Amino acid sequence: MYGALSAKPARRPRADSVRNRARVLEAAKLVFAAGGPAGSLEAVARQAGVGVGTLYRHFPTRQALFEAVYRHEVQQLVELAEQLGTDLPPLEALRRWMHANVEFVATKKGMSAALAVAVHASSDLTAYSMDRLGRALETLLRRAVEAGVIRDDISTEDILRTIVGLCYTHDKPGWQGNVLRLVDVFVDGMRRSQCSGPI
Amino acid sequence: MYGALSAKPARRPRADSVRNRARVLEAAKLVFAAGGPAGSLEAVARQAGVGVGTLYRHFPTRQALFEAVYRHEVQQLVELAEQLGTDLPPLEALRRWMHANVEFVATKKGMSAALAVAVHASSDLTAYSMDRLGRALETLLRRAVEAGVIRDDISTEDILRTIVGLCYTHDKPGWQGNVLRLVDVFVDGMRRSQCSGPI
DNA sequence: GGTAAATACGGAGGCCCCCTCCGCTTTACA
DNA sequence: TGTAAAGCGGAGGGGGCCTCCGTATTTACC
Repeated sequence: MYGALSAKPARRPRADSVRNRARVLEAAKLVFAAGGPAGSLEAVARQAGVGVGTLYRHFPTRQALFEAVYRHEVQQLVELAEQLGTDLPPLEALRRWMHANVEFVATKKGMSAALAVAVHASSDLTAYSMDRLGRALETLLRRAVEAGVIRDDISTEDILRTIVGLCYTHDKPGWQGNVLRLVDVFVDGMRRSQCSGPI
Repeated sequence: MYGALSAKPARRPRADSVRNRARVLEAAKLVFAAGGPAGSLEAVARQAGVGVGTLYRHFPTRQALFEAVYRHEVQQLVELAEQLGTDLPPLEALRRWMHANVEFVATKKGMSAALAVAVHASSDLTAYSMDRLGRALETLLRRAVEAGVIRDDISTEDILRTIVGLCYTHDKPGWQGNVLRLVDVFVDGMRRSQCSGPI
């Protein structure tokens, strides 16, 4: 991602360093998901099978680790969008991706508080994720519009905000099924050929 | 607030207990404002001049302390509304109270994350504060409407949500002045007789 | 393959915080 | 003033935070 245009002939990053960084990231995801944003960093290091020193070298602060996990998660959603886009018909791909977003929040309930803190403390993280997710969604959306299966006056931002809004206002038990249903309603509403089924 | 209808002739709460509880609450406000939601509870006890045991007896968990602080803050806004209502002309009272709400958030930036966590974790806290603040605002608002200085199609919830919304989307440096300006714009918009005088 | 220099690793250690427990003090009431 | 209930304080064991530095690994070059 970087280094190619550096002036110095920098030596390649060490293999163990790369490996450990990935391990810590994976472990952090688990620990924060289970224990919320206050989860122990020593537990992250143990889970990753590295020393605490290694953890702190890669991520000097808790906040830095939050941000890295967040970016990693966003990246996974982007890749999922690409895959769904090539594997499924347009409308179904869109619907599945929106469901995945909800589940993304659901499976990380503890994580979400941590991410909320991370996002709140760094506003360019919001911009970053809106941009990445927006581009990924753009492709799915355009394909569906061009196929003529959904209306053309919905923007990617409309959709992202809808998902966020639906998740945000639901924190009661069983909310996930409810939100998925609402997403389906929303997707139905976007369809062109309205058989006007009951909502 | 309670105890009057208890069956047993319970003995009056001890004076030192009442005093210490208040001290801890005040100290917690300072510490959380300075250090955010992760502020040290031992620091709270030190600041309050009590032992940690006392703190934990009054507030068994960090969450309990958050909630108590939050309720206390809400109460202060309610009392401010009552006072402004009797001291100032209707429109000015309303405007001042809205400004106070913004400053309430501003002076407690660290605190706000703590409160966000508290509110997120306990949804009846949201209901409680909406109810209390709504009633307080109701009086101010009705007085202004009856005096004929503002339009009558704005609800208390409209106003509370506007304030929250304006604060929520502003976290850049210098946001406070900006939001206060927007509040003034909003209040101007509510005025009936637009003499567009300076504020 | 061998070597030197750069780079990264691990975990001990000092510090602070969490929370419980219990002997001591203060208070309310008679 | 007596006394029992209620509350107080802080020591102490457990654990997390983060830094520091001797050691191990890896790369680049011969």
